[in-house]
Amino acid sequence: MCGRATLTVPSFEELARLLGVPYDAELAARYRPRFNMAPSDEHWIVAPFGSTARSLLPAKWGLSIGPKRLPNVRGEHAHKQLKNFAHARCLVPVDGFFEWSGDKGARVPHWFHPAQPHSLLLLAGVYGEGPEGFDFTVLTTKPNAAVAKVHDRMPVVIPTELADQWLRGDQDEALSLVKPAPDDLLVDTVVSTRANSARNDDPECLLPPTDAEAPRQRKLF
DNA sequence: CCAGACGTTGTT
DNA sequence: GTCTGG
DNA sequence: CCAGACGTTGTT
DNA sequence: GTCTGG
Repeated sequence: MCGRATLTVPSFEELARLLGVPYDAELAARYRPRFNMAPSDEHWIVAPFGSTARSLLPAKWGLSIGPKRLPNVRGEHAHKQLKNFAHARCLVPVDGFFEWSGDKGARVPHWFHPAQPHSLLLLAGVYGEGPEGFDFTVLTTKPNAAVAKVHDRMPVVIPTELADQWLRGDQDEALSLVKPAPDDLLVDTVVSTRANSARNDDPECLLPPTDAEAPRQRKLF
């Protein structure tokens, strides 16, 4: 669940503006819009850092715990099973995520995203810091009605106005935000199987499937 | 006390 | 960061 | 998450 | 079947 995401905002400057964080020209060089971001990729997290209320920091998707990297952790158990929960919460800015339907070998990607283009989703994350910098995991929860049609888990989405509650609230305040998103938050768009391979990371990943590649979706009448 | 662990996903 | 095991 | 790989030998 | 890479 939530093993692929998008952040298509064209520029780092616009991303900083949307997030309400200071624009850092040095970090901007590391930014590129993402149409098919995968675990192990460099991404970005928002977290309280140093004396700054909110910083936008580069971080690798996949929290190192022992020898493993975890793209996701169940939100329901994070407070018990991930002992740094109370001390390393973060937000993961995306503007969509993928889930797959269909049989193995014929997977059909669904892009779940806000109706408004470039409207951000703030995913609930937990981050750590290792020898090679920051890394993070995305917390999951039960799906809302839209996502339930495809899968049985979805990422925890934090409402913009409650971002500080997630980042700076106590554990109970933060835990109360671990729940499915409202049913009307996301649009389910079936897209090209080009998105199946993480080697493809371009706007074509978000186009509708061609008839040739999606015979199962084709309407017969 | 210190050392070491700390987990999810989908699929059958 | 914090809990468990030795 | 899905796709793709999954290996050895000796020689430079 | 399982692990790695993207």
